[in-house]
Amino acid sequence: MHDHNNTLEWDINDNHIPKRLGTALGTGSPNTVSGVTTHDAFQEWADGHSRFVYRPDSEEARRHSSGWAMRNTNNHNVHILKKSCLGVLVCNKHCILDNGDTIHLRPAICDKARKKQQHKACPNHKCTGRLEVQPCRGHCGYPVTHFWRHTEFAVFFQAKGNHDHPRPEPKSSAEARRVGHSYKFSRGITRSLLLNNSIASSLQF
DNA sequence: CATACATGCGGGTAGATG
DNA sequence: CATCTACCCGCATGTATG
Repeated sequence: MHDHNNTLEWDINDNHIPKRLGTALGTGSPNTVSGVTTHDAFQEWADGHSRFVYRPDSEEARRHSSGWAMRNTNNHNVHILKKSCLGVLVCNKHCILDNGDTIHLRPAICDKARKKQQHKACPNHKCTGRLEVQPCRGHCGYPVTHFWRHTEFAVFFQAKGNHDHPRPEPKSSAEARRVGHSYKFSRGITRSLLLNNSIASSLQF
């Protein structure tokens, strides 16, 4: 994953980070303040120690969203929003699907909802395992963290750590699962559970 | 309207570090 | 003691859904 603004001097914790970006200057000329020359396209799966600068009108950036299951964490700093990774829901038997894929569901952000997810039967019909959370330990043994900071002309993002677990299913399918109570499927896997997933792509609906 | 959940806020605690 | 990080918890709001 490229980090177009990774050569900048700014850090999310700096007292002064670049405030003027791109056309926000109103000059029409490339902005060179602190080396920031472009806005990045939203990175759904940002990983590693990366930094991005998003457009303030980016819906994804405004929602501080991520493909990873990130939960808000209190850093007692009203200027910087911090989130930490919840890891991924996996089968405690680490079963392998016919197509060679594994179970890697999206943990609920809500603590209560996440507790309910655990110990549920593995959605793989051919498996008798249970779901469990594989915690993220990608940042010195602790969960990977994301930091978000808004300025008048940009949304600054910074990540710390490398995820040491599979990507959870994307939000869209996680939401689809909540709705449909169609769990176990004939193929041995939940249909709505795996929509938009690589597993789903190997199954025929 | 009730329920479930995503998301943000912030009080408070605990351990590590300087 | 100050600071930082991780984390627990409740509260509030917004959205989707039955």
